[in-house]
Amino acid sequence: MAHSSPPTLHDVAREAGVSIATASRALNGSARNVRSENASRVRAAAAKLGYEPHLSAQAIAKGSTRTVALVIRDVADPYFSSIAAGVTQAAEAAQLIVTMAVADGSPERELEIVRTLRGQRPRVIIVAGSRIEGTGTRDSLTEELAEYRTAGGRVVMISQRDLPFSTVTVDNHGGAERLARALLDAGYRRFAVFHAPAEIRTSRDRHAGFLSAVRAAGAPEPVAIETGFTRAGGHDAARRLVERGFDDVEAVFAVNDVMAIGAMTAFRDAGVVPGRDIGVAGFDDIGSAVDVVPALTSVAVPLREAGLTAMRLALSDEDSASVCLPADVVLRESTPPRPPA
Amino acid sequence: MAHSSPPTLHDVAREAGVSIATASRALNGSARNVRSENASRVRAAAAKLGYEPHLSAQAIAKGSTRTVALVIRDVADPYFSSIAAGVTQAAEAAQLIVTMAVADGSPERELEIVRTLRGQRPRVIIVAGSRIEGTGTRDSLTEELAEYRTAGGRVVMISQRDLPFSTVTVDNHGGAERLARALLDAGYRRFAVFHAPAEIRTSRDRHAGFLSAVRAAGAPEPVAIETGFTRAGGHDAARRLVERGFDDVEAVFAVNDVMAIGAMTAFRDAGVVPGRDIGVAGFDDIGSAVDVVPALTSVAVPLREAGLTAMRLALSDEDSASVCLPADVVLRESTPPRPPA
DNA sequence: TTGTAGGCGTTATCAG
DNA sequence: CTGATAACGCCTACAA
Repeated sequence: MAHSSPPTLHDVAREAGVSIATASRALNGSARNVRSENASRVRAAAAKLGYEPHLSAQAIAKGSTRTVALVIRDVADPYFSSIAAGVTQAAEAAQLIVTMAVADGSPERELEIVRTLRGQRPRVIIVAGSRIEGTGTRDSLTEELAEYRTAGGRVVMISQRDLPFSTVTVDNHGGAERLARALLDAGYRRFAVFHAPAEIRTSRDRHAGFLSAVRAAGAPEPVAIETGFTRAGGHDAARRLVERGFDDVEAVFAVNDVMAIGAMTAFRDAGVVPGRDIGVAGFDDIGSAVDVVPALTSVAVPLREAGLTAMRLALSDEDSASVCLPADVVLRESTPPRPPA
Repeated sequence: MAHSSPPTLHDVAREAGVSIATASRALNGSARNVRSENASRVRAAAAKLGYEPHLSAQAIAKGSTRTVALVIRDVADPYFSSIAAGVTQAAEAAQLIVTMAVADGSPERELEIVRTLRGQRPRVIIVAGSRIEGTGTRDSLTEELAEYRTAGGRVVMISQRDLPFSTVTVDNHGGAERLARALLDAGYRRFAVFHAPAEIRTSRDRHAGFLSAVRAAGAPEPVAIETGFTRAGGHDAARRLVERGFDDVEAVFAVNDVMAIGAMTAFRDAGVVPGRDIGVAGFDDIGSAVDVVPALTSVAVPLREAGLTAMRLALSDEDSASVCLPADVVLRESTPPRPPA
C-alpha cells in the first residue's frame, strides 16, 4: 500500500472500460465528441481513483504549460509581496500556476534565475523589481529574455522601464514632482533627500522628480544623503542628518516609506519630533503609513494593481505595450502646513 | 525567425555530432561516463544554442519533479510572506522550484488548490495558515493530502497542529501565557482581549494561553471582544471598547500585531493615548512593531524560521515529525510598568 | 565510452 | 463516437 504511484489515465480508462483515448477526451478533451454515458463513467472512475492529470505530461504532449514565472527581489518586502499578490490573483483567475523565484537583489542571481526558468517553459515570465543598473548582466538578461520570447514566451517587466519588453511602471518622477509641489505649497522650502545609490532606478527617478520641482520653484538645492534603500538605510541617514545639524532643513523626503519610517524612529530617538521639529515624507504609501505617528505623508503607488496589470499585458496580444500607473500624493500629519516665516 | 521553438536535446546532439543519449549524459547524466572531449563539445553546443532542459520532460522521464508547492492564505500579509520567504530560501538552497497558490482564507478554495496541486506531482506540499476549523472540508483535506503522501509526496503543515502530518507550529499558548505574566509583573491586572472567532485556531490558542495565566494569578476575568483577525478588526474592537467605556481595563491584548496596531490608531483617534491611558500588547512582533508609537509590546514569532523548518522537515526522512517554535515576549513602551495602585 | 530502443503520461491524428 | 498509434522531450537499461 505504501508508495503506490498515483493513478494514470490508463488506470481510469481500464476502470471505466474504455480506451485511454476516450478517457482523455472525456476528461480534458477539447472536442465534445464522447457519448455522455461513457463520459460519466470515465468521470466516475476518475473520482473513485482520485485521478489528477499529470501536468508535466500534459505540458509535453500539448507543447505548452499553464505556468507563469515570477521573479522578485524579496517576498517578505511589502512592496514586492503586494505585486506578487496582484500577479497571483490575476493568474489564478486565468487558471494559471504561479512559480516564484527570489533574486535577493543580485543581478547575477536574477540572470541565473531567468535562465533556469526557461526550463519550465512558462507561458509568461514577469520580472519585478527596480533592477540594479550598470552591472554587465543587463545585456545578458535582455538577450536571455529575448530568446525566450522568440520561442513564443511572453515577458513583462515591472518597474523597469527601458528594456525592450512590455512594461508596467509607476510614475515615480511625476509622483515625486507632485509631492514636492505639495510640500512647497504647504510652506516647506528647504529639504533633505534620503536616496539610494544611483544604480537603483526607482530611487533615481524619485529623486530626480523631486529635485526638478524644487528647482522649478526656485527653492534652495536640497541636501542629498545617500544611503540604503531599506528601513535601516533611512534610520542611518536620519542619524547622520541629526549629527550634521539640520538648521537648513525643514523637511525630509525619503525615497520610500520604509526608509521614511526608519528615519522617523531615528529622529525620535534623537529627540527630534517628526512632524513638529522636522517634516517627513515617503513614497509608496504602504499600509503602515497610517499607523505610524505622526501618520506619514507619502505617494500612493498601486502595487497590487501593478501585478494585475502585468498579467493583463502578458495575456494580451500586444507584444510590447507599456503602462504607467499613476502615483498620488497623500498628505498626512508628518508634514503639517508650515506657517509662512 | 519568429516563434521558433526552443532547442531540444536533439538539436544539441546534432550540433555536437553525438547521439542524443550522449548529450543527455553529458548535460544531466548521473553517471560520469562521457569522454571529456565529447562532454565539452556538448556543453559548447548547448551554450551556443541556448539550450535549457525541458523540466516537464525530465519530470515525466524521471518520474519525479523538483517542485515544492506552497499554499498560503495571502501573500501580501506580512505573516505569510515571511513564511514564504523562509520556504523559498530553503527551497532554492535545495535547488527546488516553489509554486505558490493563495487560498484567500477559504477552506473550500484551499481544498480545491490542494487537489489541483497534486497534478503538479510536487515533491512537497506545504500548507501554511491557521486554517479555519469546523467547516466540513477538514476531512476532505486530510484525505486528499493522505492520498498524496501515499503516492510518495511529503506534506508539511505550518501552524496547524492536529492533522496527521509533519507540522511546524508556534508556541502560541505558551507565548501568550508568558506575555500575560510579564504584564502582570508590570503591574497590570485588568485586561481586555481582542480576539478573532474561535474557528481560527491561532487566535483561540493565544486567547486561551493568556486567560490561563491571568486566571492562575487570580486576576479578574478579562473582557473579551470578538472581532476580525485583521488590522480593521483591531481598529473596530478598540472603538467598541472606548464606546463601552474602559474604566475596568488597564491593558489590551490583541491576538496579533496588526490588530494591536489598528487598535492603537483607533484609541488615539478617540483621544485615548496608548501606553499612557491604556496598555496595548500584540503578538507576532512584525517589523513595524518598533516603528509605531509607542513601540508595541509583542511576542516574537520566528516566521521565516518556520518556513525554513518546514522545508527541513519536508526534506528529512521522518514521516510525521513536529516542531514547535518558541515565542518570546518583547516588552516595549506600549505597556510601561504600572505603579502599584 | 557510445548508440539503440523502450518507456514515462498525455494529447492528437487518423482510420474504423 | 471510438480505438490504435504516433508524437512530445527526455532518461536509462541494454547491447555494442
